[in-house]
Amino acid sequence: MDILQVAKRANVSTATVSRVLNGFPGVREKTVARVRRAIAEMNYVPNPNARSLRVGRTRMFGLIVSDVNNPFFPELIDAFEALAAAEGIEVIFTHTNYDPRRLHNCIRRMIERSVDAIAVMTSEVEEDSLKEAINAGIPVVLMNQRAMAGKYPNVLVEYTTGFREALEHLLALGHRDIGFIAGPQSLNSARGRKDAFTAALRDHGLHVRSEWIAIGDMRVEGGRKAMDALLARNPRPTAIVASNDLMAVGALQAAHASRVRVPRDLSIIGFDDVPIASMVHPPLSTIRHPRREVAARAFECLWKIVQGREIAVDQPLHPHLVIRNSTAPPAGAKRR
Amino acid sequence: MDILQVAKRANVSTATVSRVLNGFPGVREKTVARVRRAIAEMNYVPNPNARSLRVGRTRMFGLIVSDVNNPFFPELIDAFEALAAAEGIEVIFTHTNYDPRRLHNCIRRMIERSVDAIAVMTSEVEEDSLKEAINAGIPVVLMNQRAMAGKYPNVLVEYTTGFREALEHLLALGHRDIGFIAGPQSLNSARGRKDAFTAALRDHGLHVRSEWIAIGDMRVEGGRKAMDALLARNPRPTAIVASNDLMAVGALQAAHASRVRVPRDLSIIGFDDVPIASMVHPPLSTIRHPRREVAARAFECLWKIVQGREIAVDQPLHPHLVIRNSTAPPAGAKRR
DNA sequence: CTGAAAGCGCTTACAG
DNA sequence: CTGAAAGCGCTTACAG
Repeated sequence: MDILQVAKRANVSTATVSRVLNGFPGVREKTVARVRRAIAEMNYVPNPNARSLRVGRTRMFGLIVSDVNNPFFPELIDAFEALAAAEGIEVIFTHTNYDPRRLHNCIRRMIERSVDAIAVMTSEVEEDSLKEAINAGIPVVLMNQRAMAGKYPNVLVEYTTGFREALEHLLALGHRDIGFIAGPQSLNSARGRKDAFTAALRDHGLHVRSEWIAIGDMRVEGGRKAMDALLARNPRPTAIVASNDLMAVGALQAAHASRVRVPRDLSIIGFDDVPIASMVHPPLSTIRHPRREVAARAFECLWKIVQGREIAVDQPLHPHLVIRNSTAPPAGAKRR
Repeated sequence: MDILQVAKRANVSTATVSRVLNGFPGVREKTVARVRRAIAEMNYVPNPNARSLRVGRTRMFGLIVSDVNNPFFPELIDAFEALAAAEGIEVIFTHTNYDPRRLHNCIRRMIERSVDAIAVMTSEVEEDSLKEAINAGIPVVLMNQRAMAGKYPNVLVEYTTGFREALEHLLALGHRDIGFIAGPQSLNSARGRKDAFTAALRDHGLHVRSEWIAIGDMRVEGGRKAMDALLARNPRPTAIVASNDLMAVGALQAAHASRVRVPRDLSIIGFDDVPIASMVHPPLSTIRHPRREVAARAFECLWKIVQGREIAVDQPLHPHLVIRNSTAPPAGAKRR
């Protein structure tokens, strides 16, 4: 009964100490001062378990991502965590390692810890796992799961905007022959990116040549192989857009290995703008995924729900092109 | 009183349910089965707050790192978290962003959450903050804080081994003129790396030329500038060792920019082996920091302390050279 | 403005 | 092998 000790020392009841602790109004200023002094003198820290047990809330949020080792996520985690800390919320986080079965397990762990809310920021989401959270009364927010946009709060990212900007940049440079490195089409997010790219292409009246689309595993290795395949085509595209930066880096390596100079012989554009994008040579032009904003939206959404406030339907976020040095006019072409 | 519901349904007391839940021996098998069924039927999940309040332990560990965005850390976090999960421990983690004052704040938060133990895996540690944890009765483990090696459990990493291997590799290639890109000497860890390098150099009877040592900020930008400074020297070193990979990447960029070919004109070796090290062109030879092992040692140490078991004084861990493509014999030299 | 007291959901000696 | 009951440290109607 540690609050009791404080109460004794300050000559008040535990109720009053509690009121001071929680900043409730209507405590005499002198009393507040006395209690504060006692707290300070005793170096008292309230027991969060006792509080949570009473109040039924833990002030902990869960954050589930696909993979900590993927450079896409640290910034998102960082942003989410900072926002949470500012509200006195602790976040426990886990990752699925891209395995849907592990999502189940992650959510289970969150429920067992009785977090107040969960942000599921994975690229793939299996609905059954979410239901478990909902059944346990824990609100959930997702990242860009269009299939479940109506049923669960969802932070949407409009990939098309980014691809359109990339395309317009390439067109302005004079490119017409544009290839694409897609991710595994079994993955929602990879499919979404490919669809957005082909949509943007079609909007500009360009033909989608299936032999200029290669598929990689979303990692550097896959980008390398996909690029090798693309370089073997005849005719070849003069520019390549990859569905993520890791594959763009792989593409760059494959180009190097084949003595194809980037951007002189071939332009490359990535997606995400992870830190490595600017560290390779040449620094990659890429489409910046607004992941800090995604984290912010996700947190705010949960925070509102937890507080019982209305949640507005947000406008989607837009990725934007960042131009660096991996793009140039096609060899021997003039700018239009 | 949720355990009560289970108890009623199973026709036992809450004590028995609790025993089953915690796998205590000495419950009749039939009773166990009955209780388990009731638990399953009711989809019952114990309240961790109530348990923690009673038992005085939360089964949560704190993990404090310098910076999530630094590619050095995700692997460490991942490894620590996996080990913890295997023991049913949840980890809450925060980062100091290299600011010692934030360490104080991080530890404070951990205390408020009453974690059972804290791993402080930052490059810099300020002892006052640690004392607060100790006073709160929370065990702590550090990463490579030689200054406090006697006072706090500490996972040591013997940098010298790594530098010695790097040096021997360069010597074998025929290099004699070896430069170094150090980090800010106000930082413990940077100082440690520089000392280890010069020690290794001296062990091989090589002279440490101060004009071949440049200082960077441990980030890409700093590596670039340091390399520019080194390239301006006359004579120039034929090989450069950097105190971390980010600076090695910067050095690589500066070399590119100055049309110095790596490894033909200049060899570069990094430190840490973060993912980007193998993604740049040419892939960096680097000294691999055993951070998964560090995480494992740290977790095991805390786990033992928490269980009241003896902690042995561990042998230090050793980083080892990973040879890739950024090293070659010096221009015009023969292998010895 | 303040206090007495119930109760959140568990675990754990203690008793049988 | 099992149960009755105390108590972990808070918060919060309720009463004054």
